[in-house]
Amino acid sequence: MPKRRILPFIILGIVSNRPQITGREITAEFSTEIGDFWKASHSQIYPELRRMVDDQWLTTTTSPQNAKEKYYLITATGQEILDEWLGRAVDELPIHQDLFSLKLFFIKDPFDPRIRQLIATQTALLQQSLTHLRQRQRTVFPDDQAITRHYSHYLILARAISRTAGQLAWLKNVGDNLK
Amino acid sequence: MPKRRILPFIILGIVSNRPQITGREITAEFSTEIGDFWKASHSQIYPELRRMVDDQWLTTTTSPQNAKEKYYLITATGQEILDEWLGRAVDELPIHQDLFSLKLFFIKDPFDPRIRQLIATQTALLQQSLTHLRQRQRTVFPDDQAITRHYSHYLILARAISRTAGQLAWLKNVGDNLK
DNA sequence: GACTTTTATGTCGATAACGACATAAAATGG
DNA sequence: CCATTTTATGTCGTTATCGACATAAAAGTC
Repeated sequence: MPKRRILPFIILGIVSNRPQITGREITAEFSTEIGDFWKASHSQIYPELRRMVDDQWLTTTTSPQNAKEKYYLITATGQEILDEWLGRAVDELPIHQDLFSLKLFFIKDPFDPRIRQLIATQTALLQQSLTHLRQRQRTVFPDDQAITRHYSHYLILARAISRTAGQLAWLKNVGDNLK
Repeated sequence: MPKRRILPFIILGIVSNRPQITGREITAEFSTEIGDFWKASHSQIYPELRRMVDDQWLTTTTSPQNAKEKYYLITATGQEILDEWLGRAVDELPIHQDLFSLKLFFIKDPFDPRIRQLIATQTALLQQSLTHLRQRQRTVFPDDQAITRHYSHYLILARAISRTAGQLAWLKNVGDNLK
């Protein structure tokens, strides 16, 4: 059996929270909200949507204004499946496919200049990511009311920020020690 | 084009550091040292080893004691390719395929009991992982000399510990707030 | 020394992933 | 209003992944 299927459940979650969403908008979610936790391209999403309609997890209607746009809605069956999935315990930690650590691991000489280069690049990437995350936090949660209304979303965004900031601080510490 | 190929480079790194390693031992590395940063099963590794021998990245010899065991060595070509790969900049952060965050994200009600259940499970997993990592740190780096000899390895292990501890602290904080 | 279990390697089938390519409707622009 | 560009959806080919199955040598057992 191949890897466990996750994508259809994520799509269920997206459609459940935003009825009448289009395929294009679902794809866009993976570049913004969901993007920090999962990636998917439109060439995965469109065939998946088709399968999910076939399986009666979703229904679809065509836009009256735009003949090629399709709106998706979750069915009762789909909602059941989503609820069951959300309630199922997560039984393993995510595997970090971390090229940075991997390359560091293979460079045995502590004075190899490539170490400092790797750290510099990684620091830049993390800094960029942190800026982006903080920007989003300001945009999505401008006040306490917004936090209360989407508390879970707030939690995971705060967690991502905390994690990224932690890694940055740690990298800085290492970089300073190498000087 | 499908996803970028990483596995052969990891294998190059492993064989480079441990000449005369067997396929079984390479597989074992993914359950211990490398396991925190990459996963691969033997059914990926053996065909890959074959390809790499065909491509002259590795050479292989058969054990005199055990007819079915094969020893692998990196070739000059393989070493060049490995060095080039190690020097190449990592241009993107790892995507965290994080089911925990994903499920949280889809549960909008802050009082949904599944939130606390998710947090409890995640805490247990992280705690288990942290214990394991600290155990490894004690085993692999019993003294400063060991740290100096494999400084990079020490770095990434320390980083994993720091990250895991950070996430745990953060989860505990959230859990306390929900009470 | 025949039998069973374990070890090390190898193979296969189903499907996930993803970039490249394709298409037709809608929007744009002169 | 015709030509061009953009948008939204869809398709395809190649490769990655991984559990299940297979096999033959080695080790263990009585």
